[in-house]
This record gives sequence, structure tokens and C-alpha cells, in this order.
Amino acid sequence: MSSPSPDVATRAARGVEPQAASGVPVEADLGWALGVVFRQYVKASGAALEGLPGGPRGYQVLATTNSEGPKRQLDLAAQLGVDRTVMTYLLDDLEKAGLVQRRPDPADRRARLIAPTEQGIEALCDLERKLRATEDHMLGILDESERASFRMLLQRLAMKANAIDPLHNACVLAEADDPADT
Amino acid sequence: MSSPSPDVATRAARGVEPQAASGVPVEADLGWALGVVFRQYVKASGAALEGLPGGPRGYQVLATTNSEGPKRQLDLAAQLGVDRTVMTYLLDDLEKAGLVQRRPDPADRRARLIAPTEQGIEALCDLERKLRATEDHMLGILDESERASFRMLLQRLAMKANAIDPLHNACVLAEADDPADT
DNA sequence: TATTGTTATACTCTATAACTATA
DNA sequence: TATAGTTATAGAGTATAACAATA
Repeated sequence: MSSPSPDVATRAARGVEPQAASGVPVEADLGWALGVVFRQYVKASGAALEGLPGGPRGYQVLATTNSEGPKRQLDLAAQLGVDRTVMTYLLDDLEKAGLVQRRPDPADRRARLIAPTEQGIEALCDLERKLRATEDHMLGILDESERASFRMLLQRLAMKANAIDPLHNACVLAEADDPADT
Repeated sequence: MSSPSPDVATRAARGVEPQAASGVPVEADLGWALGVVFRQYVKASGAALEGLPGGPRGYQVLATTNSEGPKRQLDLAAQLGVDRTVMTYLLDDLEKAGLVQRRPDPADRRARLIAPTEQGIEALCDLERKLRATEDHMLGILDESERASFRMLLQRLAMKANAIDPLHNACVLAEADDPADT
């Protein structure tokens, strides 16, 4: 990467005029908060997803292919934010566990369509219940309307971020969140 | 990990009564949204933090020790959610760059107090400005009040998660699956 | 004996590159 | 030539274990 200006450490080492920091507490840093909450979720969901190949990723493959229909591996990888090579390993494990199947794409013999098996769908129901409990516990300090707000705002940010990517992800928009929750 | 019941894949492979999935779209999954947004932030902040040893972690060390005063490595590691061995390497790099200093703790000769140098404070000011711009860009699709709401809600969740126990909150949250959970 | 911090090692996750089979 | 998927390999990041100094 060509940097037009010296990097932070270099400039700092020169001892440029020191000035008082604004003293923003780390708690106000979006990156810190995102990291803390994200790590908490990964750890917490790890218990709910114990035994599922791929953990959170495995769940997302099941949930996506179940709700949106069979998908090609490349599309699935893009939507879930993983490399296509990682997707191969992930699907290998899920297939071995009998949770998904690779079917030939009638429209393109190079591609494989990924779909959950009957067992995969059955497992998904169980996982969704556990995950919802985990999520609710994590959001426990927020009241009902705050939870809904947080979910909605986060979801909007995520969908926007996902749409920015040079991918095909245009189908997801009419999202009903979860008014039927509880 | 002792699992009292067969894992997901094992149970699914047995072919237990298949039933219709609830069809929750992956966009409604908190884990998916958190992952997407977190990855986006890491990627975006990478540009703002270019040249800073440790990237986001390096910034958090500077921000924390600047706003909360000198801290011992172990406390810093716990607060930032990294292993103490990782903290050693991170501080090595930050110290070499002249951004922080290790001072002996007068109260405990085993411990070191981490404090930003003058250069570190100066660099922090610059970083805070850049990061704030990055954050605002990422939250771009939200209006002012929505941004404030999201920041507040996320911050409350993060502070709660961090308060439980920065190192062992996974164990606490693992019990969220119990029916006794609220 | 327990704890702080360091070091060396090993492991996990992810990305890069080369390969095949199709298009 | 370009693309979907696979495989092998390398790299970054992280955790585990052993160690020295101190409590």
C-alpha cells in the first residue's frame, strides 16, 4: 500500500508538538463496543451451537438455504462473508453430518446447489430455538422496545454493508424482522 | 466439553422426525448482522489505523490508558478482551513505536503500568478524528437520532458484557439456554 | 504457593495459488 | 478466456505451557 503521508508511529516518533488528548473513553468507541458484543455473542452462541459443524457459519448456511432456497456455493460464501475455499470445507463437514446436500445446478454444470436435508431442517428448528434464547439473554438489559430498536438498526446497517459488496445480494429487502417473536 | 445429550449432527443423522422449519431469514439472525457489521468496521477502520501497531487493539490501548490512566497489563488485557500473551506482543510493538511506555508499578514490583507517551497522546488525537469519520460513514444510512440510539444501545450492551467478567462471561452466558432463564 | 509478565510452541482460522471441469 | 469448485500451502492471529521474578 502506498502511503502518501508517514504512518502514525513514524510521525509520533518524530515528537511532533504534543497536545492534550480529547480523552474520549474507550467505551464510546464503536469498534470497542462492537468487538465486545461480537465476542460475547460468538462465545455465547458457541454453547448453543455445540456439535454443529462450522458453528455460527454452519447455522447460517442452514438458515439461509432453508429460508431462501438452494444457493450456489459462491453466492452463499459472498452472502455469509466467507472465502469460497472456506465454504468448501464448511460444506464438506455439513454434508458429512447429513445436514446439507450438494445438488447439480441444471443451469450450470460447474455449479452446485446447496440445500438442507430433512435432517438439516429438523436440526435448524432446534438451533433456532436455542439461539433465540441466547440472543434474548444477551439483550437482557434492554427492554422490549429497545431490543426491537437495536435489532432493527443493526439489521439495517448489516444489510447496507452487505449490499455495498460487489455481490448479487439484491433479493433481501422485504424483511419482516420478528414481530411474531415470543 | 461433556455433552449430556448427543450433538446436533448426531441427532440429525439419526433421522428424527423431520418437521417444517420456521423459515427465519438469516438477516434476522443477530449473529449474522453482528458479524457483517463488525467485519465492515474492522475493514473500514483498517484504513484509518494504517501504520498503527496492533491496529484497532493498538488504538484501544492508547484510548484506554489515556482516558483512564495507567493500567497494568493484565487489567488492560482483560478490559480489551485479549490474552495476556497477546498483550505482551502488542505492547512490545507500541513501545517500539514510541507510543506507550512500561513503568514499574510502585505497589507491585512484578507489575508494569502502561501509559501513553507524549507522542502516543498526540497520535491518539489524530486517530480519534479519523475513526470518528469512519464511524459516521458506516452509520451513514441512519439519521441523527438513530445513530445516537444505536450507539447508546450498543454501548450499554458492551458495558454490561464487559462487567459480567471480561474473561469468563462465556460460562455465564452458556447457562442462558437453561429453561430457568428469564 | 499464587501471580505478573515473558517466551516458545502449537493450534485455529483464513487467504493465496494452482488445478479441474465446465462455460 | 473466464468462472465454479476443489485442494494444497502459507500466513495471521490466538491460545497453551513452561519459565523467571515477585508477592
